[in-house]
Amino acid sequence: MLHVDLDQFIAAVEVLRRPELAGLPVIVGGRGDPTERAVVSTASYEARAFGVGSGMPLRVAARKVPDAVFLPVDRDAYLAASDVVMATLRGQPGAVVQVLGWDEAFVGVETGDPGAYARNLQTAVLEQTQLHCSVGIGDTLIRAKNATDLGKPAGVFSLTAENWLDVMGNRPTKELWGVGSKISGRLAKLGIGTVAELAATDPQSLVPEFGPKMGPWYAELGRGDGSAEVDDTPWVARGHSRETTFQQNLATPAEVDDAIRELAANVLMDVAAEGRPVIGLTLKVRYAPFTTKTHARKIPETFDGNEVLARALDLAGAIEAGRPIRLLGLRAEMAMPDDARKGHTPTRGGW
DNA sequence: TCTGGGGTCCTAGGACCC
DNA sequence: TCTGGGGTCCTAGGACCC
Repeated sequence: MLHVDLDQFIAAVEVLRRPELAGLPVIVGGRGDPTERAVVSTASYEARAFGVGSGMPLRVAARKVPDAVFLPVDRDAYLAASDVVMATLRGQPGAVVQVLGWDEAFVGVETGDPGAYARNLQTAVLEQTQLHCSVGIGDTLIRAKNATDLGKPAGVFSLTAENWLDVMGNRPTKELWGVGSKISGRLAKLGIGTVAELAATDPQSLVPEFGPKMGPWYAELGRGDGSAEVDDTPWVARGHSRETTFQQNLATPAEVDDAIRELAANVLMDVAAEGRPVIGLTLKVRYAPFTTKTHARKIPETFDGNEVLARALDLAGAIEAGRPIRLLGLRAEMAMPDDARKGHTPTRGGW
């Protein structure tokens, strides 16, 4: 199968409607004001050359590239571009498309020449959207996903059982999808630093450290093994959440109360659009300077809007008194329909 | 340097039940 | 004084991804 990833997607969409920005360092994040508390969503390749990357505070990015063009996040514009991209992928002959995000998808297809298919697909996306993408070819989802990075920008790369260890074996485990800095650090303590070392590890030996599911799963990641099935069952959201980072920390209970009312109203709008009952609420609090706590409460029955608000305000009772708050988040978990896809997620392992 | 906002899933521990 | 074994549910927190 194939994995498709748009190159510098958000920055590319912005440059498309502002052609004069082509070739300039463009940084998209927050409200586009580099003096505010916010982070980089995407930086153009020109900005990345200065060391700017996703997740970096805008203030830091501005220090690295004082001349950069800073733009606000415009979700609707990216969603519209994404819709055209995905429709183009679905229009390819024999394609089964599993969407992973705005700018990513697996494409399952039976073809004798995946390389040619990949290039045709790139041409079609470019014609329809004026956007460039990279394509990974693989005999498992994991291998296809990893291959895409090796094809960037605008290229095609193939990873199969044949060349997996040759190409990936000497790389650090952190390059694997689903292994971040924490997990790679814990693996390193077990003497596992590279993909090849992880691939050679007995899956059961990782159970004491990582648990019955994640332990064997990491070993499988190291080998590049796993499912090869692209699943285009429509995704059903488990829940919806809203969070707000305050430019000035919240200090009083009244300020907290107001913030929760606003979050609850926004979450309820998202939930109402789905028409499924709320079965759980979680309040997330980030205190200043930087500790996160979640105060969760399962709701055993179905609630309407007013009751959800009342429960959310109840949760505020768990907030530690006297500590300034820099972020509040409210998440509503929804009942799932019986026919919803299980065991698949757009952003986590599980196959 | 100082850390968004939207998601998902896993694990540990305690409560509770038989 | 010494206190099973198995199961489920809930809360809290952690980790990761785009």
